[in-house]
Amino acid sequence: MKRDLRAVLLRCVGELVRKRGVGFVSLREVARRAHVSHGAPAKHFRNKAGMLTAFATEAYALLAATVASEMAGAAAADPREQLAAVGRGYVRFAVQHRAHFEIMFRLDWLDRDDEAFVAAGEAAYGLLSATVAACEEAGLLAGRSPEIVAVAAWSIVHGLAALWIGGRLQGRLSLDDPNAAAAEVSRLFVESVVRAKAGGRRRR
Amino acid sequence: MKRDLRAVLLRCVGELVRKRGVGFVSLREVARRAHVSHGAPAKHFRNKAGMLTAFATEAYALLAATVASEMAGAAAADPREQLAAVGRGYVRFAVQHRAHFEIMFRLDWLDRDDEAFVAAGEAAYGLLSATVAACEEAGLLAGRSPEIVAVAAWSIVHGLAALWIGGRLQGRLSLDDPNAAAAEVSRLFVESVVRAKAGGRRRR
DNA sequence: TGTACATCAGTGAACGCGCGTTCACTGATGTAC
DNA sequence: TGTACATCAGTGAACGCGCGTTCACTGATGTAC
Repeated sequence: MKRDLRAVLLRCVGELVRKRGVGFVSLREVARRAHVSHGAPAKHFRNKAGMLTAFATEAYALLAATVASEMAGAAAADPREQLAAVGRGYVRFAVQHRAHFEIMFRLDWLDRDDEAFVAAGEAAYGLLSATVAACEEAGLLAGRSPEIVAVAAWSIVHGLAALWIGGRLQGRLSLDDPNAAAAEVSRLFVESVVRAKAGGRRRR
Repeated sequence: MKRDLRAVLLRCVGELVRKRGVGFVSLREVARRAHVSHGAPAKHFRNKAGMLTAFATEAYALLAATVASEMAGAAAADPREQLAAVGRGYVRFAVQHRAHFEIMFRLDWLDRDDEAFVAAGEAAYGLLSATVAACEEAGLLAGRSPEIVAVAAWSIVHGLAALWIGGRLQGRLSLDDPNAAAAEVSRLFVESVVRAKAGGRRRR
């Protein structure tokens, strides 16, 4: 019995996506990379979808952790700073764990009804919606619906991450570092959309 | 000889993606759906990647056409309206031609160096960058780099379209119509980021 | 301490399947004279 | 108008491959007494 084979297999999924691409993930290839027989993964995950769903669930947990750590590093009392931190965290997660990011949105490969998976997704989304709600309570949304602001915020960082990872921004963005781009875009979004209160400080 | 088999095959690719999902596209399945022997597609496209690249090239042309038509319906002299139109057009394309949208960003399946493909991509991006440039010339960017504004604009509509198509906004967005959401988000973006000139009219 | 038994993670052979690609072919259409 | 030839889109058999899943098995570990 291998020690903690389940974790090893999930690690191999990630390596495979990163080094060879999302299309090379198969139960057999993952088993090969873990130096284990090709039947072994079925003992830990019911089947291929189960394995990928476990990976995607891990992804949501990583996303939530990354966002939370970015939020912890920003001024706790300032909802605008918190919202910008959510955006930076989202992109940082995507760049740092691109394999997870690539798998977690391939719903056609996953058991989308898996309980743990759904719960992890809701938990991650909760960080965003709570932050937007805090902005609203602070009267920073200029009357806009928190729902549309949350979707817009999610869209902008998701789009940035997806385009970056898809290699679509190469040559278009002079900033080499996607995290810098994310900080820039998040700041632009927050400063523009989430207006400082009248008379509030204005940066730059 | 079938009449215009090439076009028929590309249409079948789209149907297959829409009705069964992106994972069901194979040369053989496309041929089957076109009622043609499975060797036939190879006569028109070198191989599977060739077929998908042709489809993705068509996608960029459709994107450019949709964006252009949306721009034509907006006030030509107002760069802010033009930019909002680009956003609406982008999402309208994605929703209307979701099969194309889903394939065109799967770079790992495509001949990314294919000349026609690259050219079509550049042409489509040109519409966005020209519009942002017009905003800058009109002094509407408040000193922000046009590059970052273009990337942010692309990100927000790309993210919205991708999340919508991935089914991630179901239950999160009360607007059932993604085009309405796109209009809302584009307006939010343009009104916020691309400031009206001092003394300019303010909507709502 | 020793024996009998249960558990269960991992093995490896076997299955049937759909895939992409190749290739000799057929047969309709167009062209030269 | 008729004949000979070239072209080339589409056919269908064949190939080798990697895949997901199943299943009887083995053998190490833990438990009961």
